[in-house]
Amino acid sequence: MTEHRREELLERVTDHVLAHGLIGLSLRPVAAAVGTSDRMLIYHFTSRDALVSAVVARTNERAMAAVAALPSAATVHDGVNQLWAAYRTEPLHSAMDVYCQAAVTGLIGREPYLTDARANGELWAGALRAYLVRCGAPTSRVARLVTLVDSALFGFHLDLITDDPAELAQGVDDLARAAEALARS
Amino acid sequence: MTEHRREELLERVTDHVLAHGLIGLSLRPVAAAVGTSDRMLIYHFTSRDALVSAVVARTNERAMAAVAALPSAATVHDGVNQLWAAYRTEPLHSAMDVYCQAAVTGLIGREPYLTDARANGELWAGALRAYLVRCGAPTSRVARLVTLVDSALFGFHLDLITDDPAELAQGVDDLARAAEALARS
DNA sequence: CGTCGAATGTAGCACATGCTACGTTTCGCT
DNA sequence: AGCGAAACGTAGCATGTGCTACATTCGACG
Repeated sequence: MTEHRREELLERVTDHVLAHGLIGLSLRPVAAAVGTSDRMLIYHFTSRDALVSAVVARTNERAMAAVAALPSAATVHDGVNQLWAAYRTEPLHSAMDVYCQAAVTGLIGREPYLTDARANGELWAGALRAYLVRCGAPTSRVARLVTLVDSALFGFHLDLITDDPAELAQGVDDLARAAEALARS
Repeated sequence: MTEHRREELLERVTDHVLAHGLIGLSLRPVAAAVGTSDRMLIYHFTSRDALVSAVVARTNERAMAAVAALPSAATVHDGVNQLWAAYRTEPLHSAMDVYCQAAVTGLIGREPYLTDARANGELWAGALRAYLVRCGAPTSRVARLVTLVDSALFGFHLDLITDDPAELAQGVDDLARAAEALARS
């Protein structure tokens, strides 16, 4: 049972997806990029859909690890701004891209994206909750804080295509102040 | 120069895309659904990419018209909540889905989605600005309000897959309060 | 040394894709 | 009536897709 070859391939495919996108992923190009064949990807992952599920899950694991590695901020306000800074640098930036792609594809009811997005969303919310608690959010308010901050930063990430980063930073700080106020209410 | 046939097809294709998604759109199925052939779609729109650009633009026009038709709320707080209610009902709900798909696909650098998302994002921001002004937002704050509200509601829409609508409504109201506070600062 | 299974290579199938070549119908306008 | 252009049908090409059948190499273990 040497399935550490599968593990190795998964790492490389995940790297490639983080760099080149999840939407429209097809076996032959990605196989060539990671130094194997479509034949082997099917052999180790049984189907294309199972491959993307595995990649999305692995991406989520990496993202949660990055959040867990973030130092605790003194206030919720600082915590939100620091979180946004993390969103804008690797490895979280690309992970957010992939998560957005999975979420949107799930949004229109396509499997396995829908199920994956739901499952990973739960885990991700847990990671955010732990982080906000570390930043001093009271447990009575942390649920509302998570929905507000998670959703909003999600949207800010998407608006990186259109908007000026400086404007977005201002928007994030406005959000951070609202979160701070909510934490203290 | 009777190109009103193209117009008719565009309306029908847009309806179909709003119902079935933009990602992975392929000519033959959509052609069959709207009662024509792939041959004719290419004939009227010259290429698949030009078709999706036209569909995204048309969707955006419809969405902006829906926002323009919204009654003015008494406060920014009420305006944001009313806007979210509009996001959750047709025609805006499906339009947001399509816009999310275009934005995410543009996020990973794929054309023509990137250019389209940028162009439509500008127009959309203008529509939101007009709406918020109607709801009493001071012109000195309306730019910040637009980035905050647009991005955040964007993210809330995506989180509809995962989260409980009631929780999200709470989150939106938290956002609305923050927007109100920002408008009055 | 021989054996068994994991890992891989080669070929290919059935189907879907965007797009084109070529011919035909339809219809408004003079 | 007749002419030109818009609109459409049929057939097909080249390429890409997920996946499979079959044969082969390689290395650990008895």
